[in-house]
Amino acid sequence: MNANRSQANMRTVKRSRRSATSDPTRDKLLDVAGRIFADRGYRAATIRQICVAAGANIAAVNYHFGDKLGLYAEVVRQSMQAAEIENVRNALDQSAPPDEILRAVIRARLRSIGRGDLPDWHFKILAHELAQPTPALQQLVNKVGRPLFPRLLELIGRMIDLPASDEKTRLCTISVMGQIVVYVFAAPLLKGAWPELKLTPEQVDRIADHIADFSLSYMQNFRSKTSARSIKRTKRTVKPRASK
Amino acid sequence: MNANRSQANMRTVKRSRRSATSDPTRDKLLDVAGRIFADRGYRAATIRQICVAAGANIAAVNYHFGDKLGLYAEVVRQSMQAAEIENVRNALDQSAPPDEILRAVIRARLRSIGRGDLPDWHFKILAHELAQPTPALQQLVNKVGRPLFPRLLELIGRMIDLPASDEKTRLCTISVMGQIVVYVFAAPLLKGAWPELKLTPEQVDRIADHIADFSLSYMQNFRSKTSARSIKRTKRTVKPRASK
DNA sequence: GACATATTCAAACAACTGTTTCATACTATT
DNA sequence: AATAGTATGAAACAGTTGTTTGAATATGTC
Repeated sequence: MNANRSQANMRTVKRSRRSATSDPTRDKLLDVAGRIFADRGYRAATIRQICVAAGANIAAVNYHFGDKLGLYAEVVRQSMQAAEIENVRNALDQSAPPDEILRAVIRARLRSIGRGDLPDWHFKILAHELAQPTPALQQLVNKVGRPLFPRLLELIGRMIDLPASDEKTRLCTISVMGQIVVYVFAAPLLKGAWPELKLTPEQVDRIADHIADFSLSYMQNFRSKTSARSIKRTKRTVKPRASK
Repeated sequence: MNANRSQANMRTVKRSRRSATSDPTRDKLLDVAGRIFADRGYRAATIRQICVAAGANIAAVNYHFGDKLGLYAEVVRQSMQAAEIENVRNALDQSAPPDEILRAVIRARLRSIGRGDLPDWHFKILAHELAQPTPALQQLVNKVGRPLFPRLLELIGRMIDLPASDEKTRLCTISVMGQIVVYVFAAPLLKGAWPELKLTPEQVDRIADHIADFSLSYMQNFRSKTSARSIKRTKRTVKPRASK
């Protein structure tokens, strides 16, 4: 009963100027809200906090965004337009050998973590959404997961000579993804167990290279093993590897 | 101003019977609270929800645990005494070749996810804590991360013939951990991109074997590469691999 | 049975939440 | 200068939260 009101209740006032003049308080509100939502989560963040931090009145968020969820949705929408996703997409698009493409993707994805300026939001908000979803989770999944995951599947499938739908392809893709996202989701744990972890640009690149090496080792070996048999299995969900 | 009251404010009534008779409403409260805290998180879960679900009065949690945080702390404490951690510890203790130990650890850790009965709590609560920490996070880190992570470091260090403190050892350990925890933290994302993911016991074991194979490939190769040089580098944070 | 203690209950408390209201200031067009 | 539309302000609203209260009930002890 709270979600569907977020668009309907918004005054039809702002539509006209949406793209015209950039309202300073609206922008400030979005900027501050992004930071606060990112580290407190949707529910724990209060619009009073946000408005005070933005130097705006409490009614401002309601005036500019309809309600709290409207502000949050806009924050999520905007945080995903940030350059990071484009970087990964560009890395996927280049016409290089698959191994190098994967390495570039890993590096692009990981680099966007080390910087504390902007795109950090995206991951933190995603972490919050995964822990306790809001109506914006679907939006996040569709805009981020949907277009990127299949392409990664395809790339890795090409590397191990299996269709993207094969279970092995999915397992390898998740293995790569897991090594990356653990640095976001489990950051507090890692800091506790590894105080020297600083995520400087140099260390981030070293981590990215490690993940690439770590993953490529298995995948290259897998490809050579199966291609040695000179059997091309195209059927879905087939275990080409002798189990056990 | 809320945290430190949780012990002080608790009535000294319950101490005497703590280990004597198992209070049924207290147990029911803990059981229900575990489930609710696990999937709503500490903040979003309300004690009214918990008490209604447990068939107890709203004042019961205050009477038995002092306040909400006291109940939560007890839930966290209890959820970590569950068998899962012991399973991993047992897997680490057996006197088998390191490769098989690692495989057993991965399997033990992953199996405790597939079951929806009890130990699932532990991971879900951990995910919530990582997203938005409470005073119980430190407790979680100390009880779980502290005793287990160094042992994993040591095991993997032995496998790749490097000290546990070496950066490469840490990177490999995190790579293994990341592949496991992604199935907990990013579960909604995976379900969205891979609907067939059902986490049946068979599939869980297949996933565990994949992670083991995926990881061992690099680590065995790494060991043979470095030992071929017959150079034992014991200095910390050394890159044994030719960069780029 | 009388008594003290342990536990449950319904009701209320104070604090905080998102949201709304309506008056006021601002800004640009006529 | 007058006016309509835009933006901000202070205050209050209704709902939910964790917590407390004090009476009522159960439980065991003498």
